[in-house]
Amino acid sequence: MSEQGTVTPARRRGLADEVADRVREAIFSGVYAPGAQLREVELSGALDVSRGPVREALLRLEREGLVRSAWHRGATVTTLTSTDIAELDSLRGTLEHLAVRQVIAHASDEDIAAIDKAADRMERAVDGHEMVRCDIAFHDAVYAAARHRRLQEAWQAIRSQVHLFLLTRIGADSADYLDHIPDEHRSLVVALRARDAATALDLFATHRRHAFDVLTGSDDSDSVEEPGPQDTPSS
Amino acid sequence: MSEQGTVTPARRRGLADEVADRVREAIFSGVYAPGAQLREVELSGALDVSRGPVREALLRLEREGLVRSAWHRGATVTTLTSTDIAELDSLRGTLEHLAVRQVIAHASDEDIAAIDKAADRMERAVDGHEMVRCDIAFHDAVYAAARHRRLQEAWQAIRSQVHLFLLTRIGADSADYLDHIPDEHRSLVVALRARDAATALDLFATHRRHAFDVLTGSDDSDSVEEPGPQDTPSS
DNA sequence: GATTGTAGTGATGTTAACATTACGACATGG
DNA sequence: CCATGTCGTAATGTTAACATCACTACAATC
Repeated sequence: MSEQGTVTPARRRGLADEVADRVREAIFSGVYAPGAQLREVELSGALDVSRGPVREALLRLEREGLVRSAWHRGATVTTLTSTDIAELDSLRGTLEHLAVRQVIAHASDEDIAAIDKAADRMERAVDGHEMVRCDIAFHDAVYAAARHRRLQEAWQAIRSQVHLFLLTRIGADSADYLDHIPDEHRSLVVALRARDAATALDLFATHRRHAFDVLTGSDDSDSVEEPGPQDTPSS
Repeated sequence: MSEQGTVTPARRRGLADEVADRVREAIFSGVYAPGAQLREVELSGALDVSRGPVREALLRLEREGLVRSAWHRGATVTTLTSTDIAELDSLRGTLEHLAVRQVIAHASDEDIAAIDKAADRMERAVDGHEMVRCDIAFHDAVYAAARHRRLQEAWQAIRSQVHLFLLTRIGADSADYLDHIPDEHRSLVVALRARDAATALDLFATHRRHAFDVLTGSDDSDSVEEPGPQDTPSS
């Protein structure tokens, strides 16, 4: 975030980006529940813009997997089934595997410091929603440190869905989440800083497994070896 | 392609999809070289549609990584640098790794038969461009057999770029490409059908390495062990 | 003479009106 | 009473005109 010496390219964003951000935040805030319809006229009226930018924003949210749309049937907020969550888990596992290797191989010390800062912010989180935001921000930092544009884009394609997934998690057990998660990320940073690939990969895997288990019901958070999330029950 | 018993949902596509297909094909045909500008008015005039669908199509192509666009600066055809190719190789390696495991675990016999058919079509390819199309189609079939929506989407996000990459390859050595590649895919199908994970993963890795080596210059196509493409020289 | 200010131009961004489509309600016929 | 056909409505798809922006060339100033 706060780089020193280098100036940000100072890009100017269009209305579509703004609209996409607002709608995304509205979804995460619960204004639009999963399965709800996102009508173009309604959004354009509420945000006081024309339907063009709204259309473009919806297309962008579709790219993020936050929204599904069909021909002449409009856009609806994505509803995550159990197979969806399994897909997210396995794909995220594969992407993170590459990301961690990249970080250990090529990341600068500043990059890892940025990850550390993201982990710091988690401890100041009071609210469940805020904790989720910090969690996502942490992984954002990891992918940023990987210095791999396409990998980062692949992460952004599921990022919002993971956000949605974590949001349902805090409904299940917010107390446990708020307590244990910060420490978990701390150890991730330690492994990353030590450039210990094996340990880091292992920790990231168990980290994902914790989140995954809460929603699937199996509550034995220990007794985890190294099977990874590499499998998806087919439809 | 030709499923029996099940009927296709009979979707109706919009103009934007049509435009995206045309422009994509035009890029692959060399009408628009890498780095060329894609002007909205020019395209809308040539295809006899308004700028709306063109805009939407360009957004779609940007999602596929075939096009890059900046604010008020329009869209240009992506130019692949060496680091881009390295990124594509590593990300594709990771995705294919998951795909192969998924196929071996969950694919039906019909799915593998479809992959087999795709491999068949390669032997009838006479032209370099056609061979590339078959090559891509083969991998499409593999990802389809994986039965993993988000994995398939992640592949589609780099699919066109890989296509572009393979296109530059046939410029380097079309003869060798046309001869050896079909056999290579044959053995991939055999390993998949036998559900032999280790062999399949190995073969897919060397398959990627062949394509990668031709463009990077190192011409020792043998002496390949199992280092995988798991690394990217950072920028 | 190099730098800075300033229009011109050609593109993209945005808007509002028009066309087309899908879905549901209702009526009609078997 | 169920099935089929028709119509209305409310949304999306498409279009063309308008507004804004970035780049270039040129001129004025120091």
